[in-house]
Amino acid sequence: MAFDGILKNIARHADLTAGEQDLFCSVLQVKNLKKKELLFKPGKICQQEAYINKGCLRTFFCDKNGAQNTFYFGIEDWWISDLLSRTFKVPSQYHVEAIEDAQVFLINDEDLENLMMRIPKLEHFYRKLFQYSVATFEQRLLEAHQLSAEERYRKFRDKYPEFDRRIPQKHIASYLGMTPEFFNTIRSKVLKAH
Amino acid sequence: MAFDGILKNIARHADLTAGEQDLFCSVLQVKNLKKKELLFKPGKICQQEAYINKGCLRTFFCDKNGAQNTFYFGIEDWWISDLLSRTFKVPSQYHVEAIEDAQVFLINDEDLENLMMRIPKLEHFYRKLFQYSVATFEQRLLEAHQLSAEERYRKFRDKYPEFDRRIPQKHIASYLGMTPEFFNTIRSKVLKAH
DNA sequence: AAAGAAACTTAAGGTATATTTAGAAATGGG
DNA sequence: CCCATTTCTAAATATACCTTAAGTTTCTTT
Repeated sequence: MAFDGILKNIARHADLTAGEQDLFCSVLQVKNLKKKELLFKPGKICQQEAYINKGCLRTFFCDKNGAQNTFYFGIEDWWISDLLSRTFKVPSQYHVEAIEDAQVFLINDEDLENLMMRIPKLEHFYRKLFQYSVATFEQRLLEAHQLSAEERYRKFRDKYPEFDRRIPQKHIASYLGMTPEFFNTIRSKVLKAH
Repeated sequence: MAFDGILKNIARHADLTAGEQDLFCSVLQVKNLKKKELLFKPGKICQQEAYINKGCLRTFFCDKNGAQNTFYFGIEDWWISDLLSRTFKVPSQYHVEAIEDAQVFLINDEDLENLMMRIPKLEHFYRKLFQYSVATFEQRLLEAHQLSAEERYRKFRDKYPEFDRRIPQKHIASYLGMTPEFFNTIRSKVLKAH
């Protein structure tokens, strides 16, 4: 069935009944994206949470010089949204773009809040999901401060070998907080070391 | 009453009945800390969430060179914990230390999970709390990548004037990801600009 | 109040990373 | 399949930030 993946993802922390599963799936909206197409655009308040069923996406924003700053990737079975905008109800500053052709399932913020009220297990799930996210961001922030550019890349490679394969260098460079040129010299060096 | 502050904090997102409030308060453990005393130590799995009723604390860890790396501050009405350790059940790497004499209210992870099952509104509260945290960390990570040291300090000052007043420079320097010496030159420059 | 410890200040020299430029390789559209 | 565009590689120069070190002020303890 089409929604197998997302239901299995939720089942990690919440044991929904068949009826609850149906209810949940009934609010999902399927969206297909071509490579380079935008899922979310800056300017308005982000109203949706997205589950990636297929493909690869990235979140980035443009700084005052117009340069793109990527800070989030997502592939199959990941969740992606603009929590900053959704949480504080401020206009989004982010672009969410497909790096490969992709399929996502969207849930409106309002539907999600309603569902969580009706199904406490679902609120439990998202509480856990966000708790994990905080822990992960904390880790990333630490690494950004503590590690050299080369060390950051080595960790990234170990942790997300798939990202390293599927995502263009310039985006990885930005994600790791360095220029594409410098990233390239580091990468060549790391590859040679094998 | 002693628990006014924490109950008011929770009331921002969860409207607990008097009975639920009592139940919640019954699992709280009060702990007073002297300046420099540790609330959490590295080595074991963190089992508690803490609400700061009074005083100022910081979270830091020691890197391979033994240098302290501060990445989190908290004052009155803030929550503090080691989510990385608590969430993934891995030994903590963090010290949580009182910067000033402090009083915190502790909740055991197990009690908290039980309470959240019994009182869905409480799970709602922590879901919101963590959702805010993710958004905040996201913002910090962006600023760490995008902004120069001076810009980072200016933002910090604007956002947390109280931290700037109460916390020693070396800790702020570490939080902002720079050396105390460099921070000092920046700070003098920023102060002169007024 | 004195002595010691910790925190802050200032400056010189050094290093990791950024910027710029340029060309080569890969990719994609017609 | 070819041309246009994007991505990658490479090297030279520039700079933000670090390291070290020494002096000064502030805090802490007795």
